This record gives sequence, C-alpha cells and structure tokens, in this order.
Amino acid sequence: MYFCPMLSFTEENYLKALLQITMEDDDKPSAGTNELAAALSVKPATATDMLKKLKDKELVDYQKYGKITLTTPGRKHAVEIVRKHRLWETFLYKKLGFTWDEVHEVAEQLEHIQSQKLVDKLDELLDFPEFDPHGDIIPNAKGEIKVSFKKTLADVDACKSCKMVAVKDNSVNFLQYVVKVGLEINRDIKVISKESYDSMLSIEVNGMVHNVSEKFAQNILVVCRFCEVGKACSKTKCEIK
Amino acid sequence: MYFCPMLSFTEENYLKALLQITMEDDDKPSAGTNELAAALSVKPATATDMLKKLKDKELVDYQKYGKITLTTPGRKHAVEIVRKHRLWETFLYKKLGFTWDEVHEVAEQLEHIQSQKLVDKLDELLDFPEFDPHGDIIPNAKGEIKVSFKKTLADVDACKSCKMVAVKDNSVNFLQYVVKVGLEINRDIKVISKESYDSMLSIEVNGMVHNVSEKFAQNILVVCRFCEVGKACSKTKCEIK
DNA sequence: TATAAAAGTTAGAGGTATCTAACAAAATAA
DNA sequence: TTATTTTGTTAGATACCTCTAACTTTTATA
Repeated sequence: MYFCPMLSFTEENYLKALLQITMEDDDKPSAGTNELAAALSVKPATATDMLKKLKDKELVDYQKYGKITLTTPGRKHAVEIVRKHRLWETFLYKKLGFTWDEVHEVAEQLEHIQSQKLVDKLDELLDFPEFDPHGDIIPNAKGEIKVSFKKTLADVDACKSCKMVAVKDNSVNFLQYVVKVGLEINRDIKVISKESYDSMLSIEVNGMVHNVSEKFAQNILVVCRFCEVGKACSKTKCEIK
Repeated sequence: MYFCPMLSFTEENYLKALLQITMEDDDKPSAGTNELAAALSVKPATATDMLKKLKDKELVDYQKYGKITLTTPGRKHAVEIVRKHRLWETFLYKKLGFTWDEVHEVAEQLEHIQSQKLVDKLDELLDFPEFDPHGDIIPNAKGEIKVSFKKTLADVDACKSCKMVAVKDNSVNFLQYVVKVGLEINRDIKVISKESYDSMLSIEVNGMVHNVSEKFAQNILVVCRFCEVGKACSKTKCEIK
C-alpha cells in the first residue's frame, strides 16, 4: 500500500511539468532533463538533483542518462494537481469574474493548497465542470482524464472550417492575442488560405479576416464544426479529417 | 515611498504572529522573542535570526535584547494577511459548507495567495462581511480594524447574562468543545454561579446547565445581551458593566 | 545588592532548492 | 567510424529556514 507523503510546492511542480510534457505527445511518453528544466525555468543541473529525490520517493522512473517517466503514484499526484489547477481556474472565471488570461497565474498558487474537502466542495460549487476556461479537460475526482484534442488550427486545410475548443498556451500574452483576433471557445473559424512559404494562415472569424502565424495556429485546438465538445464527431460531415 | 517586496510564507507568518500578539493586549504593544517563537512553534534562536531579517526589510522595529514592534509597513502587511485569512474562512464557511472548526487550518494556507484582485473579488462575493465564522472582525480593504471585544465569559459575574460574539481560540479542539456545550455565536449565556476555589463556571445555555473551566471561559468573548454586535450597548440595561 | 532565573543571542550545523563551471555520456553528422 | 554537438551529471557554492548548545544580557528574587 502506497503512503502518500506531503510534497513540497517544488516537487509538485516537477510532477505537474512531467505530466504535461508526457501528455503533450502520445508518441513520446517520456521526458528529458533539459526539457523538464526548461519547462520549470531552472537549469538542467537543478532538475537532475530533483529527479534523484523524486526517484527515491518512487514518484518517477529514472536512470542516469535515461528517459524520465512518472510512476503510477507520481502520475496520480500530478493529475490531482492539474485537477486542482483547472478547478481553481474555473472558479476564478465563473464565480469571481476573472478574465481567461488572468486565471492561470493565480491558479498556479492555489493548486498547491492541501485539503481534499476543499477540492471536492469547489467541484460541487461549480457543478462538476468538464472544462476549464481555456477548454482544457478537468480530471474528475477519480483522476480520470478524457483524451484531449489533438488537432490544431495549423492542421486544418485551406477552405475548411472548424470550431475552436481549447488553447494549448495559457500565457497572458497569447490569450490576450486570441481575444484580439476575435476568437473564443466554441467560435467557428474558416481557414481561407495557407501560405506555403511560412505557413501563415488567413482565417475568417465572425466575418473578419485575420492573418495569423503558424505558431499561433499550433496553439489553437479545434474540432470539426459539427462536433460537440467531448462527443464524437459526425464523420460524414467532418471537414477536418 | 515604500516599496512592498515579495515576502516568503515564513516572513508573512512572523508578521501575522507579531500583529496577533500586540493586538491581544492594549497594555503591551510589543512582543518578546520567546513569545513570538512560541506562537510560531519555533525555537527562540530561529526567531532572533528572522527578526534581523525583518528589521533589515524595515518591517519591524527591534534592537538586540529589546522589545519588538511592527513598523507601519510591517503592520499594514500583517493586517492584509489577517484580512485574507478571515475572508477565506468566511468563504469556506458560507460558500463551501465547512464547519467552523475546519476553516482555520485551510485558511492558514490560503492567506498566503498573492493576488489583490482575488481578495477584492472574494470580499465582494461574500458581500463585504464584517465578521469571520469565529466572530473575529475582518479588516476592511483600507486595512482598518475596529477594536475588538475585551470582555470574556470569565469576566461576567454570577447571575448575570451575556451573549457570545466571538472566540479567542481557533483550534479544532476548542471549537468542537464549544459546540458540545451548545454554544455558538449570538447565543445567550446565563452565568449561574462561579466557584471561587478554581473559578469553574456554571452556565445555562439553551436551558441546559454546563460546568466549564476558567480557561474555557477566557476564550469566549461576550457582550451584553442587549448589545448588537459591532454597535454600542444600551447602557441602562447592560448587565456586564 | 548579589544571585538566580528568565529571556535573548551567537556560533555552528543540516536540509531544501537553486546556481555555475567543469565533466561525461549519448546522439548526430561528416 | 570518428568527430562534433547535444544532452545530462557531478562538484562546489549560496540563500533560506531551521535546529542545538553555549553564551550574554536583563529581570526578578532572596
């Protein structure tokens, strides 16, 4: 039987970063030291030290010079932090009138509050939400996460339409830019054209045409216009294969 | 112009403890090292080190072997933490269905969250409450604290009645005991008799008689039965001088 | 007032989380 | 396959917060 010790903020942040790296891409279920260090804005040497500690606590599988993966308890803990983070974001957005670019920073602090009752009650107060303000799925109380969307606006072909369901980047900069382009969750987007030279996209949103970079498009997650978020798409009509 | 630097959790806890010690008793507006250390469950040596640091940051006035007081910025910071603590307690109690003995522990964590907007919005959501679930006054957004009640149940003479308005001890143990005796905020209490030997009190609450210790009584704050909390008492009727 | 007790400080040490600089292993390219 | 680049590790240092043990100052008491 696994005993869950109290983890420091820092340890929790390492676990969360590992989960986010390994969830990002199905083909790559492990992370590297540099990658992890970059995600946490620390030096690789610092990450190496922490990895030893997390290994001793059996929260990560890791060998010198090898790849890093979360153990089952490590993953469970990381999912719980993500759950708390996204519930708090939803609370700030729905109950306190925060804008979607403000919630992330505060939730980074709130996600570390230790109280199972608090999390459960917050979930209840919010009526067990499925998605946070950025369209990300909130893991449920059992720690289950539905698979997230893999298509981005950058994957949509010219002349096809889609619907924005989430964003991959939660930074203030990006989110404010998204708003400026007239985008929000559930908004329809039509890809007018794609420039083959630099992958710039011309998109139509709310009747307005905008040119956006490939980097921007890669951070907008989309589904077919006829999809309902969280449900299967009607394949006969689907425009984004 | 004072620049407010980011303080660590620990530093904030020292400031809060200093405020609580110096607010407790009007006759003694300063604290000692041992007293402070005891309040924080650390050794006096540890407190001495931290005091040097807080002095460098101009948050406390302090000389070697001398008494400790908060500076104006130090006090301002401490009041802000108390404000956050009590707002969070009120939130947990009113919005999430926590009991009054559960809120303190979680608020100890939440009080350190850094976001002015969060505090302001929380205050608004709660409709600018004056008191927390323990009857303690919540400092307002300007950092003003109304003077708190000075009479305790232990000060009430035999055969006189009073009304409970707050508790001085926020520990789970004490609060559960208070409930067991049938007490809660706004409840009337009649002091039936006082034992001169050990100051045990016989009190009547809700028609039931209980014997309580002096220690217990010293942690129950009361006003005259005809007082409205936060307002002046009708002196002609006041029974607790 | 002299002495004992209480209160407070200093010195030296340990754990955590971070860094830089130097080094080692693995992956990639020539 | 060898050389180069990328990736990852170790060693040594620092800042923070804590401790114990020994010491000093202040306060209280006899």
